[in-house]
Parts: sequence; structure tokens; C-alpha cells
Amino acid sequence: MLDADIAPSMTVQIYERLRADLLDGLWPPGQKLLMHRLRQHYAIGASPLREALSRLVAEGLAVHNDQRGFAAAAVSADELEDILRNRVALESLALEQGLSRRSPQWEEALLLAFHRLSRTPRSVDEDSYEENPVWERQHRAFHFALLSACGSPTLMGFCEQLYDRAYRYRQLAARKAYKRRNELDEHRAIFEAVMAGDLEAAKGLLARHYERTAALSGQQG
Amino acid sequence: MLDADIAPSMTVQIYERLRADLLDGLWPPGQKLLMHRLRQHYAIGASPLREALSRLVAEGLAVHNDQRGFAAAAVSADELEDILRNRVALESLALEQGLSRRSPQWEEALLLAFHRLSRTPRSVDEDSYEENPVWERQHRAFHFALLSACGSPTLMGFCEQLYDRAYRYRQLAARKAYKRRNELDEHRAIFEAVMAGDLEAAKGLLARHYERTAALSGQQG
DNA sequence: ATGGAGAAAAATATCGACAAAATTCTATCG
DNA sequence: CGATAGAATTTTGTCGATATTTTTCTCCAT
Repeated sequence: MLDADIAPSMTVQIYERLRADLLDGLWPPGQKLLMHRLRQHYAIGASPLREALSRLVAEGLAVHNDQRGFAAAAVSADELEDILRNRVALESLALEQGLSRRSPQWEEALLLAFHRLSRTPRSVDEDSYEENPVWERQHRAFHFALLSACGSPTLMGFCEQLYDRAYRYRQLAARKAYKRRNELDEHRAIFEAVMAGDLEAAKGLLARHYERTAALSGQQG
Repeated sequence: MLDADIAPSMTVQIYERLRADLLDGLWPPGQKLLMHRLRQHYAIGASPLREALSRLVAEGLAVHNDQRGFAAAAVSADELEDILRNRVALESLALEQGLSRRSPQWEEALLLAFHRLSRTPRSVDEDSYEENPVWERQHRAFHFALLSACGSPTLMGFCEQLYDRAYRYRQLAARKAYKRRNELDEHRAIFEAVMAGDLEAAKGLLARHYERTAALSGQQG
């Protein structure tokens, strides 16, 4: 009765690849996503492609105009601000609810997530920035370890959506400038505030954490 | 250059019908959604159907198991509680942000929305409950008029999703008992608190408004 | 030139057919 | 009897073909 499938359906595969490519900026913001172009690029039929795109529309990574096809979601300074503002608000909320129901298991998971993040280099290259996929995974894991004690699948889902949309802006900006801004110290400060149960400090640190992201990403039209 | 299309695509049509039917409980929670069944019921091909279902999955009204098809999302007391808790939190947030940037246009829109709601009967029948679609539309409009001043498309989107998921529970419960609990007075109290700019009162009223919904809907497994 | 009608090209949306996977049924063996 | 392997059936997921719509191009009248 093992459900360890080896081959997920085409739809799932294409969904994940397309999603990753949109997040990484392979299909630039606002660009039309032509069917025959995508079909030959991913070597796949139209049905699973449209299905995957429909899901991505609901997640805000793509848009759809009836009878006029799909396009990569546009970016704007306003939207980035909106994303970050809500991220601060919703993550603060999750943190608040989480701290009031903290458990030893959660603390251990958070400790572990922070430890792993702190041991992983931000960039594979020392001097110039080159994305380290391991760091990206562990960064994501750390942020959600912070929030997971809130016990609300819905709220976690919203936070994930916001995380991903913000990630996309981060990737688009990363191409331009790789400012090392000791992120590890920022993460450590958040981690310590949360472990100490200091909600207000944690919320403030989180807010500043994202404000810097905004300052770095916010120079496009 | 008028974009007043008369015939939206099949996908959009089927999306809207299917969504309405899921919200109204036509396809009961947890029930498998067989393709050939849906296809003959809506007289439509598989492609637009799968596309519509994919969107509904992302909105939480349906679920999908790879190679095992779609199903109407299950319901549970836990999920209802989760929905309502987040609804209180996110709508309070939207209200808070909205009150700090209120404008005359927004006030007028809210006044109008409340007036229309107050003039519409909850049920088409006086004695037994029979849903009044006009009331449903105006109830929705009133709630979003309360929040719309927040100026955040993302937050509004989350609130809409929560509203719809809660609506589904409301519909499922409405079949069982039609308790008249003068809702109009509750709406009026919220309206007046918001117009008076009394954030704390409005938040409290909103929270109690949903707690009663929970008490009425919360008797299933 | 320039605007616009109409033809040509391109792209989207939809269907029907089929392959692959899951589920149900059935017969056999312990 | 109960479990189980394998066949039969059902259901999902995928592709290629096609109708419909949008976009681009062309040519002519002003």
C-alpha cells in the first residue's frame, strides 16, 4: 500500500517546472505565454499546459485574458509594496498565534531549520552572486518553521503564496545587484526573538527584514 | 473597440457554474467528481472542465489527487473554525487599514450598500427559508464595501476566498435550520461603528457576527 | 500619406479518440 | 471461508485535429 509514486502526471510535472521558471524570471513579467512556444519548450500537449497555467493564475503568477491567452504576471512597485505589507501583517499574525501555542516539537524543528540555514552559503560563489538552491530551500523552510505553530492551514497557505510572489521580485532584482547585507544576522535575530517568546521584537525584526527586501527590489516600473 | 463580449469562453462559463454549484452544495462535500458525470451534466468537453476544476482547487473548493481525479472539498468543524478565525483577523486588518484612509467616495459606496441590503428580504418566503439571490449578492457587496478602502488587492482577494468558503458552510447548514437571528441589526451595528470610525467596536461586532455563524454551522463531522 | 475594409495568418479554445492508470470483479489456492 | 493474483471494467490523463477568435497584413479610396 506504499504510495511512493515514481512518475507523477504530466500536469504536475509541468506545473512545477513552469512555476519554477516563472519564479526565476525565465518568462519575463508581462510577456505573453504563447501556447506553441511553451509546448515545444516543454515538449508537452496543450491540455496539461493549460491546466497548470490555470492553477498558476489562481496563485497570482500568471494572468489570463479570455480568448487572448495567458501571460506572465506583470510586476509593479505598487504590487511589491502590497505583497510586503501583507506579508508583514500575516506573518506577524501567524507568529502571534504560534507563540501562544508553542510546543517542544515546534521549538526543535525551528532550531534545526535555523541551524541548517546558518550552515549554508547564500551564493555558491564567494564573490559574485550565483543562486544556491539549497540555501533557497532552507531559507523557505526556516521562514515557515517560524510560522508553523499557528496551526492554521489557511493562514499558512496565504503566507506561502505571499512568500513565492515576493521571491519572484527578489529573483528579478537579484540579477541587477547582489548586495550582501548580512542576512544571516537578520535571521538569527528573528530566530532568537521568537525562541525567547518576545513577540513584539520578532514582529519588528520581521517587518524590517522585508523593508530591506523592498528597498533592494523596488527599482522597476 | 468596445470589449462588451456577449459570449464568454466555455471555460469561464463552466467555471462559474461549477463554482456556484459547489458553493450551493449541489456536489456534496467529499464526493468524487467523475468526469463523464460532470461532462454530461454540463454538456461540455473534458478540457474546459479540467481547467475550471484546476482553478477551483487553488481556491479551496475542490481537491485533486494525482491519477485519482477531482472531488468536492470535504468539510470539517476544524476547517470551519480555521476559516472564521482568519476571517475575523483579515477583515479586522482590512478594516483597520481602510479606516485610516477613508474617503468620501468610499463612505458613499458603503452607505449605499447598506441601504440596499436593508431593503432586501433575507428569504423570498416569510416563514420558511428559501434563499434570496438578490440578498446574497447585496450581503456580499456590503461586506466588501466595508473592506474596500484598505487599498490592497491581495488582502481583498484573501477575504473574498474566505467569504466564499464560509458561504459554502452557511449554505450546507441553512438546509438544516433557518434560525432568524436578526441579521439586519447586526449589519446595522457594524455599519454604524465603521461610519463613526470606531475601529475597536467594529472589530468586536465583526468577530461576534462570525461567531454566531460558527455556532449555527458547526454541527457536522 | 492615412484610415479603414477585408483577406490572410496566427493563436486560442474545444472536442473526440486513445493510452495509461486505478478500481472492481472473479476465480483459484491455502 | 479468507486472501490474493489476475482479468475485466471503469476512470483519468494526454495527444492531435479542428473550429473559432484575434491579430496582422494588404490594398484601395480619400
